[in-house]
Amino acid sequence: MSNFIEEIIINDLKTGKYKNIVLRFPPEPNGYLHIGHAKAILLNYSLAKKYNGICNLRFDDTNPSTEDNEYVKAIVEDMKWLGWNGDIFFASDYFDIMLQAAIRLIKKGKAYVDTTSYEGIKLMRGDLNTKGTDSACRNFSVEKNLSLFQDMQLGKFENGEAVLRAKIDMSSPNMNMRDPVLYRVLNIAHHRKGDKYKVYPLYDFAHPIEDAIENVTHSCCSLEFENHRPLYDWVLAESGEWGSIPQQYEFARLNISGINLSKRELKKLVVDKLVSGWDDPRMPTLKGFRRRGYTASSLWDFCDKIGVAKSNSIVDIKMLESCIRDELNLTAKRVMVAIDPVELFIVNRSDKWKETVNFETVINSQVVASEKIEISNKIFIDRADFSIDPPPKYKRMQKNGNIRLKSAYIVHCEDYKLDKDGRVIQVLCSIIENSKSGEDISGVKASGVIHWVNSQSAVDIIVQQFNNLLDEQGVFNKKSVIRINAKMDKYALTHSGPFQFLRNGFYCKDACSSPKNLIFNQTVGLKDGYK
RNA sequence: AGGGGUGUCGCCAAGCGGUAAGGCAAUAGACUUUGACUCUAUCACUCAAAGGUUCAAAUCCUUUCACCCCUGCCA
Repeated sequence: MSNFIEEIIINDLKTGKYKNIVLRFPPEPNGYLHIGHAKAILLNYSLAKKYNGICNLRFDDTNPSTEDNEYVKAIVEDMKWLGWNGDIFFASDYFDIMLQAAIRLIKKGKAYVDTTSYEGIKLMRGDLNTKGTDSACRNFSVEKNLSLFQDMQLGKFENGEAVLRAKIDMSSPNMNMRDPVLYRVLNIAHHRKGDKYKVYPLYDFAHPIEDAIENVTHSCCSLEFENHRPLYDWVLAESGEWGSIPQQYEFARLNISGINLSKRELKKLVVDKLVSGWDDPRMPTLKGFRRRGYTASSLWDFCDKIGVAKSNSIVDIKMLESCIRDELNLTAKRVMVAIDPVELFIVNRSDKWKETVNFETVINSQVVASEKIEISNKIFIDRADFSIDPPPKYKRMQKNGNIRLKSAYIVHCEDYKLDKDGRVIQVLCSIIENSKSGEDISGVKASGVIHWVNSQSAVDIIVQQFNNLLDEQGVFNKKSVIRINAKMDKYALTHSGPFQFLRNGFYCKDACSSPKNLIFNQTVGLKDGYK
């Protein structure tokens, strides 16, 4: 699978434009990484690995008002979890170099200090159909600009009172070229630099310099920065002698149907405590996916399959689900769990009866595991596996039907009992003699197979199933998590997971699960061929 | 006529002038003591539309249409 960026790299290597490639993933530490970031990380990292290059993690920490060390820590953790390995850099460590570059620009007459108000600058920028007008400050002398910029750095201006602007073209059809702001005054402590700096560079000025300092060769970002590329190039061309000139390339960011990846929305959910945190299993953050049972390798697989291109697109969530299913199908420990359990009582066996059966896991006709479990006259089954009024083609239990209990006997359903609300509380069955799994000479044909849990060794657990966190309008979905009581055979507790709860889905133990309060998260359901 | 992008199967996505890869989904069937897995088959005479160039066009040219991005001292 190749993409247009890889083609560029192959070509640059072939023509000798670069001997070694240097890529980077440059998050701003103002939130947690989500699956959209995984696409960018995996793009950069896998290309670096494939072509013998390197991929840095660089924190683009140029705006202290939104950033925090908590995020730095979390991002590093997530990068490691994904399997990334490389050097970590901070844009804030380059602030002095950037300041020197800004001064070079001023000396060349390519930048000036503007003391016009925020509103004034906004007005003079014009709009899409109107050219901008020059600021009165545009023709300040180099000396005056130098002095003013010095004053900005010394803290002689309040926030918003002065900015350093590039002198480019106020009539450019590209709004980004209408004398963009390079530096603003921000009297805010930086999470790494404290109050050392009073001015902070803006993305458009900082980013190309960061890339150049790290000798980045291919600077990949998302589509909305296409209009910034001319400015990226301008900064590098005008601000000094950079050893290498990186090139910016843009690709479409990830969208997945049913998943909202807006950092703002996600943060709001956390702040409003509608979710348990950034790692809530419903969150599309990497920590959320991990807690939900997704593996890093399944995310790699997913990113590989969706490709990288320039067209805005929305990937079907089924694609992601298929990736994790494919992996878990091979790794998950099969367990029978009765979800929303109903008691099944065997009428033709005594209370003292118990027998051992061989529970086998078969994948693609291969027995991959075998386990001894016990059955008695009282077991639990899924409520959904019994129906008083079965729909057409129902292959589960109904009155007078014959159903195989997985790995055990075929049973005949004699009757059922309801409580006063009409809810099934007990299903009564009789074992069909000589129908035991593996030694069945009964000649009876079961219409289906269901799983079960022996009452004597059952432990209570809670399973959590998930739906979209937000609806199309971005409103919190109160049914985004459904908690259901279930019964699980305690032998399963000796395994750490991942699990496949037979005929239901893949599950993992939740981070908050404890021996007294066992909680399992549904990573993804099994495909359901029932029509 | 502001500028910059993108339009190939329901959803992603290859394709780079020589006659439409692949994945997901779907459908049909086989297998099955998981309605899972696995297997087999089907699924774009057509590439946003219309013209044109060519022996040959999704690929080149022209025009049109649709959608996305840009008027932060955010990134």
